[in-house]
Amino acid sequence: MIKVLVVDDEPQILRALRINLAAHGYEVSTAIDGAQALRQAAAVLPDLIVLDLGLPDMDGTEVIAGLRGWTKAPILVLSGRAASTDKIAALDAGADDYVTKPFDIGELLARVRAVARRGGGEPEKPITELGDAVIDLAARQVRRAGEQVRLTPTEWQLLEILLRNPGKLVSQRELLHRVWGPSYDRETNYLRQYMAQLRRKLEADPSRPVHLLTEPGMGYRFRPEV
Amino acid sequence: MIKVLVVDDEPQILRALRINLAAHGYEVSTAIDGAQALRQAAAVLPDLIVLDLGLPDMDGTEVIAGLRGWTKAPILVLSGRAASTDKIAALDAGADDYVTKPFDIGELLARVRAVARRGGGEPEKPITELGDAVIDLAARQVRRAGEQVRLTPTEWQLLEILLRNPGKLVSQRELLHRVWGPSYDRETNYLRQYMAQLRRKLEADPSRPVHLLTEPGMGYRFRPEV
DNA sequence: GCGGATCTTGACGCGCTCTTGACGGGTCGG
DNA sequence: CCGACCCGTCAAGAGCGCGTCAAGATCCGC
Repeated sequence: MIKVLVVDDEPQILRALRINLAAHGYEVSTAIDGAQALRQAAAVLPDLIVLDLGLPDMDGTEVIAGLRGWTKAPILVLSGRAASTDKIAALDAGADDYVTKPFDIGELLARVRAVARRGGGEPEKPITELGDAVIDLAARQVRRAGEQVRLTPTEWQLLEILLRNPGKLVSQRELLHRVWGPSYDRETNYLRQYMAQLRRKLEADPSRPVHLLTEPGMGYRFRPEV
Repeated sequence: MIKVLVVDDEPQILRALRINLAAHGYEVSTAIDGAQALRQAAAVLPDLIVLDLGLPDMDGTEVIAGLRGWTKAPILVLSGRAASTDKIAALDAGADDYVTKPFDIGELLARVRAVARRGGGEPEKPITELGDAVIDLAARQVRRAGEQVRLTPTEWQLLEILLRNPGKLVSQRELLHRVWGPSYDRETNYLRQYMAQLRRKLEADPSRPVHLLTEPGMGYRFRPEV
């Protein structure tokens, strides 16, 4: 199922697009301003983005630049402005197509198919954000404030289990079994050791963790961004 | 140099496009009808095609279909017909963009850049830069400071796997399997041997590698230029 | 058959990771 | 109010993984 993020501040257009895209087999999520669009994109990792340029909070090219910073998903721009300079600016900022309102819904869907056809081949990166740290599990890479953060193999194993169960509590037993082996049951000092290390490397304030939480007597939990 | 094939039966439009594209660094070839377009495309193998739909000898979608039979090069359609049904037909036939005449030349160039950006990455640019070394994977050739650098077959295999996964960590198991075979799991001394050799031949300071990095206990990583 | 290049194999030292133990503070129940 | 429990933190020894050097084995063109 192809995931599409639709960004528009006009409710009726948003609704029309959602219905039409969903009717053609797309999985649709929506946002009504630029800030929400960027958050939503990071959360759902869409395969394609339909973006209205006339948003209340941000300039359209800024939103495009913000998306292009980390994703190559095709961006199809909607806009009421038909001037060539606007189109050129948006396309050179990284948009893949530009459609002026009012638009024909059938044509828009055809253009969506066209850009999806081309961009679809690329698998999307499963990237997790943890505060100001960006974690790429597939590439085994952590960036924080531009700097590269190095994790040891044991730290990766522990972190991966927690990140693959977002919001869910993982018991100490399960963590010990999956990282150290089935014969480890009560070595909770290992967990304390490595959780502290992870928090030191990833949390803004290691002594007051926001994302790597302890559930006393039970286990640990990764809490994603709210 | 990006090769563009322009197809239009109106001489003045053809001329205007040729001049403007050439001025922006494209290598331009032209055709004035559908049959010639297909012959020309097969001859010059363009990276991008600008195609007028109103050709005298063939229907526009037939030309698109004829091209799509063997090439994935982006096709940007020009047309005097603004009806949605025409656009939908062309896009679904395999076109990547659709611009109605009369068009703004600046906008057209921006759309050319947009589709070229996306299509250009796919046909592979087989050349990778690694510090002062230039690596051509297709030609199996490395130049460094003008000098030719020789790599052994095993070195090539190892280097190619890393270069085809830029930024991504490749585990020692995967490297061993793909270079030496599935029965090799723990012969990490092979990897140490050949990685050292590659660094000696490619890195500016082999003892302090910048691009061919070790992730202790996990594997190796090729880091492209920052 | 000979010589050079390439691939395999072994060994050693050093730095980093993992392991292990101990201490103190916080919380909860008795 | 006190003790048990759990967690965070620190410290230090053990062990492993990596880079490096060296030498024997194997393949190839001439």
